[in-house]
Amino acid sequence: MSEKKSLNFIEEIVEEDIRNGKNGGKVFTRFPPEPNGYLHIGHAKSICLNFGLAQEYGGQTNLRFDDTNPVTEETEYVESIKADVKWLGFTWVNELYASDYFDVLYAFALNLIRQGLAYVDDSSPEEIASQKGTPTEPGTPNQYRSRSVEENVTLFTEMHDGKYPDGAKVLRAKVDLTSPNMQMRDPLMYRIKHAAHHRTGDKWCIYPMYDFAHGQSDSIENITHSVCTLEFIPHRELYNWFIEKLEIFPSQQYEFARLNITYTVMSKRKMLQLVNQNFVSGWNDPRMPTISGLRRRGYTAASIREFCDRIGIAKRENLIDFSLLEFCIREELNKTAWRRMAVLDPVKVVITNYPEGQQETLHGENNPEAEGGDGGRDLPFSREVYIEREDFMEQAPKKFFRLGPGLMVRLKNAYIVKCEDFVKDEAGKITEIHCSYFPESKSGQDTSGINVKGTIHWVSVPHAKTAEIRLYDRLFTEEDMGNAEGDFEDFINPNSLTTVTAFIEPDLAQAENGQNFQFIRKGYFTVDQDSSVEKLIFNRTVTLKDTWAKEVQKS
RNA sequence: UGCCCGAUAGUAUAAAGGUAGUACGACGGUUUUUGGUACCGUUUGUCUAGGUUCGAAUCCUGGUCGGGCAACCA
Repeated sequence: MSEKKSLNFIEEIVEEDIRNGKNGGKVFTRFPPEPNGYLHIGHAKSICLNFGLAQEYGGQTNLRFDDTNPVTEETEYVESIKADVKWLGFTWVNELYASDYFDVLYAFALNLIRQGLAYVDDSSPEEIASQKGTPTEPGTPNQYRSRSVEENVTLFTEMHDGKYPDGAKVLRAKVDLTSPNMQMRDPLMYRIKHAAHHRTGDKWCIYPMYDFAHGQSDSIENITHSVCTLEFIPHRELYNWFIEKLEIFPSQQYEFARLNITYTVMSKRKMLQLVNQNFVSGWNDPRMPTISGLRRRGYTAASIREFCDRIGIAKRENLIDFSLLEFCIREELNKTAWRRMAVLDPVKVVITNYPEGQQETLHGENNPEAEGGDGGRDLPFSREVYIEREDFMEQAPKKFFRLGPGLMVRLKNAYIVKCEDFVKDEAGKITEIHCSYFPESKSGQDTSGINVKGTIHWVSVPHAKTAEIRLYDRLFTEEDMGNAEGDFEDFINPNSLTTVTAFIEPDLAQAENGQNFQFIRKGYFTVDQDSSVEKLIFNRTVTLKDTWAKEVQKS
């Protein structure tokens, strides 16, 4: 019984090519980030696609930095990108840079000049723009378009030699100023920038444009399937034109729709703005949709890969529910994360019939989803415990299965308690709850015969440790940030980060950086990179599904 | 008013001329020492008008709607 997995349209193309023996059946892909920012979850989609294709069809994938613009690119970004790709679980065959090919590209440019297919233009950016026409009107040639091959060679060589200041001249391809495709109206190939490059230093003062670097780099690397996003569709004609005129390996470009997710932005430009204007603490702020931000938030590589697998690959524009990402991380962490107890908004419970000064050690399993509970830990219990303030109601509605006057609940892994009394301050705030407990209801050896509907979490007062807990919510208030009118900063959620000090069970003092936990009934949390023995810090990755909260909202 | 790309439940994504399916969400239920998990069930869809065909989400034509293209960015 072979249930055939349905293929996305790119896999179909690849399989078709393999069937036809194209490129000897080889599949070479590349992931080509520009090192001008950190990778985000949209890149993860591309990474999973490109590396996944190669894995699936016995090929290989290069990591190639598209570093043709020295003024925006930095080594810091190179390093973060490599770390993120590795962390996602992918291995590249070659670490390459478009800047590795600057000499070759320069020779390609001279080749085209000698064929009469490129010329040096002295016009200003404004002049070039106006001479390009508009989408509905053809462009018009200028005087420089008819320069001789010799003159072009001389001028371009002089550009290369640093004879001209920034912006004085550009090299353009001589294609077709009347083309209905604006990209074909004599696109720029090289511009002058007297700027130091993160890898080539001061060697160059002219740098190739994307269009004269990307396809050629693909070709040099024998990339068979060059996969990019939709906005490059109009560039494909030019991509093919350069390859044809240079008579080099015919890489082919295919385009898919980029990822968008509700309540967040997916552009490096906007993310950089969030960082620079201190709306977040950095590229790896746990609210950021960056790989490093998600990692710090507690998302695992596997959950991100699962997400990328579920969203699919197609050409139509899309806006994915954030809840799908949340589903993916909950699904994994439910199976793997150890359970612990933490009280985020505490109120004290005194168990009046529990002998003063007495304490005992109870046991809780690490994960009820795992066979044998995946081990367990000791839980100290005493006469006074903290419980969640919201787990007590003075006037409890019918279906409130927690604590209230006369109501009974089980303390998780401990005893059943019954609320006998409570204390309020002048402001009407509950300061203390008095309960009695049933000694024969001890967890695991309950002979009390009492049935309770609710179980709540708790932490023993004398044994409790404290921790800072960072509660994250969506960064933006608007669902579709891609189509939100106006300044995106106006949609920033002022409550995207709330910090509380919580009481946590003592075992959590041993938690290690990056370790994931489920705080029972509260959600999944991970140890933040800033956490220390002196000051424990946890980030909330995601809440648990909360059907009670919905119930409350309805009424 | 040029050229290009797209349109299937709320959101994504399948169905390669032959029963419109899956996931997430939503809603309801069972189980439960997490109001979690698991399990069961319900709901909602082919942009439109023609054409080809025994038969169209699929092929053809027109329209509508959405997106992209005129950076010395990628």
